[in-house]
Amino acid sequence: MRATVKDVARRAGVSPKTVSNVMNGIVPVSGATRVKVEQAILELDYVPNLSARGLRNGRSGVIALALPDLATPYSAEIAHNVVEVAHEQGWSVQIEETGSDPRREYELMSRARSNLIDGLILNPVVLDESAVKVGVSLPPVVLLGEVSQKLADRVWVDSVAAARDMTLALARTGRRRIAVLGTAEGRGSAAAILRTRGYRAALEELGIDRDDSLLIPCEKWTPHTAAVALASYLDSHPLPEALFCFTDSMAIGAMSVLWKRGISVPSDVAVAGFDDIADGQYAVPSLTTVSFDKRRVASEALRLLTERMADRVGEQRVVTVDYKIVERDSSG
Amino acid sequence: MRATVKDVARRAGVSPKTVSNVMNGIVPVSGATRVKVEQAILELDYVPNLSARGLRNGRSGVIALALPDLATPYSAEIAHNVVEVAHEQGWSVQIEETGSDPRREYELMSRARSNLIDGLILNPVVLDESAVKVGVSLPPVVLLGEVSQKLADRVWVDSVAAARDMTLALARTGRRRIAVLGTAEGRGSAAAILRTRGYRAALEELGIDRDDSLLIPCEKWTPHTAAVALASYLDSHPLPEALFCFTDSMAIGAMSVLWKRGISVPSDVAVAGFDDIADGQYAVPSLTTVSFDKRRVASEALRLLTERMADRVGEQRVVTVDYKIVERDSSG
DNA sequence: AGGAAAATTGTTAGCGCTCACAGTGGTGAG
DNA sequence: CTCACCACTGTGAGCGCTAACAATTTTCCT
Repeated sequence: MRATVKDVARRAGVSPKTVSNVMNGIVPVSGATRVKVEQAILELDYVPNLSARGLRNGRSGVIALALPDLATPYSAEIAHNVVEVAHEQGWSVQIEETGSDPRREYELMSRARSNLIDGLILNPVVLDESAVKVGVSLPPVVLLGEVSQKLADRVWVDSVAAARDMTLALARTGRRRIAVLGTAEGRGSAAAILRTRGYRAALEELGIDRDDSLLIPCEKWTPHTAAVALASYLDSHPLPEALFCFTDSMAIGAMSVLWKRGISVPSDVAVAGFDDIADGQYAVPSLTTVSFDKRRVASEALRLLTERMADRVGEQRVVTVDYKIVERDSSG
Repeated sequence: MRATVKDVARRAGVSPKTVSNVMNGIVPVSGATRVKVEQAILELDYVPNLSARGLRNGRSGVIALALPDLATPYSAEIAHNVVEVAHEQGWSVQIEETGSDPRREYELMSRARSNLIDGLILNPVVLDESAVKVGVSLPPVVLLGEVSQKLADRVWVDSVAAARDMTLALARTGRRRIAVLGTAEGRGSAAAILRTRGYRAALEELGIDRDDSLLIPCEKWTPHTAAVALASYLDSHPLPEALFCFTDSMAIGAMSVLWKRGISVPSDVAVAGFDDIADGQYAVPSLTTVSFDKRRVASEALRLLTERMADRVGEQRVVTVDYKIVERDSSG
């Protein structure tokens, strides 16, 4: 049987509260007492029961991180950074996967895994404000990424500006027929809409006529779906001069198809991605991309979340994380 | 303020215990009562307090998953599968990163994040039995991967056999000078040792003389370290005919270096990896690898863990997951 | 030295839940 | 009609911890 505060208290010859004081270090404890208690803790191999502490305090010290799919490199890098930053600050992280399912996103936001978590960092794919019941008091939530709504605090990269800059960068290498991979046929994700908007803005600036046959739809943003979408596109369309993929993962799938067809990157077609996942720089050829500091995303998200957990008041805040265009071999 | 069982009970005109019975569904409840209670739960937007339940039951419904580094594709895929399988069975998953730090591995095993978790799935890198204090009662633990010790239940792939088979497969394409990337100079990880052993066994079978200049050390198994290690190796050694990388991540780093140097894969050198991460099939060229079912690893690990959480007795068990050699373009 | 303030420790109670057990009412057998 | 027996529901207690408060000791000043 595990030792409890009582056992420790008895062994140290003090009251349970004093043991608690030693553990938490808020209330001052005299040196001699502290030593006695710490000794007893060691001897009994005492570990505090977090369920009890959570019940008493109303806080568990655990936050949840909800991502569409942990297996994708982007999500994995975000998760890595959030876990690391959270750990530094003494938080544990519970992982939830939404599978891009809006129902699951809402469920997590409104119920928030009952009381075992104190807050939620959510990377939504489709989150529609109207569907969140008004009057339901939300737990502390921070949203990650491009969300058009103003449901909660939010950390994001300016996708419109980034997509515009990337399109301009591709044009600067002399290419005019620039295709994008990752648009949606119906109403797509917020990210798809914003990145398409940035792309169009750039074309307009450049005085290039809009040509919707250069929009290659691809609903799910995986290498596989990107490969399939691009392959079928190429069967019925001429090769564009550049291909701006809305994520690095899609770019990797795309380059794989191009290579299989003997189309050379970047001499036949330039390729660019978005996210700067670690694998991008080891892709063949290394991938031009929109880069941003994921550690910063994580730490800002956690900052917003802890601040909101501390006191519920305050305006909804938005943190915009800087990005930069990183030109590698794929856009030569 | 959140509603509690008491509130629900009052509103439904029953006792708290009955509400509890409805929630848990073990003790039978009459249809009429059940309806009343469910109605009240809905109206009050009642969510049970898991801290309280955990305190009362001694179990929290949360398991921990500890991996070296979530950002690596291999860990990410494992995490994805564990989270998904666990979720199907009603478990939540708390993520811990060890950073391959043995101290952290021990700490997790012996203290197990106190009582907020009911069990631990740990993917250790270096875990040395001798360092675990005898007499400390371990929480339910399942180890993932190649671990030489018998500390706990374990799910793994037979690395020796797999490395042997891969070496034989590479030899079957007519190549004799087969190098391996990922050995350690000092005492390395269990996986490095076992894979090297399999490689040597194959060479012996083939009657190829042992040539230690074909062992390319690389302690950390990342694309970056692999790229650096291979680049420096190639500066002072002739190009081998085949390169067996101990993980897919390393293979991706290696192929990036080869491409930068104008060395063609597979015509100049065949490349193979281990793990079958998703990106491998979209690598350029697509990567030959040792494949195994990660979903199966996850579900077996969870099965062992839940069984052990249910009753502490029983022998230590080992589950071996099948693998197969998948030959893609990189070994031509 | 006397007394008040400050520092430290103890006491009581209850967070929300579910276990063991004790009822309650209804059914069928004797 | 009585009693054993089932199906269901209620009662009381306490899991381990710490907030609020009370009690005690120490410190420091005049």
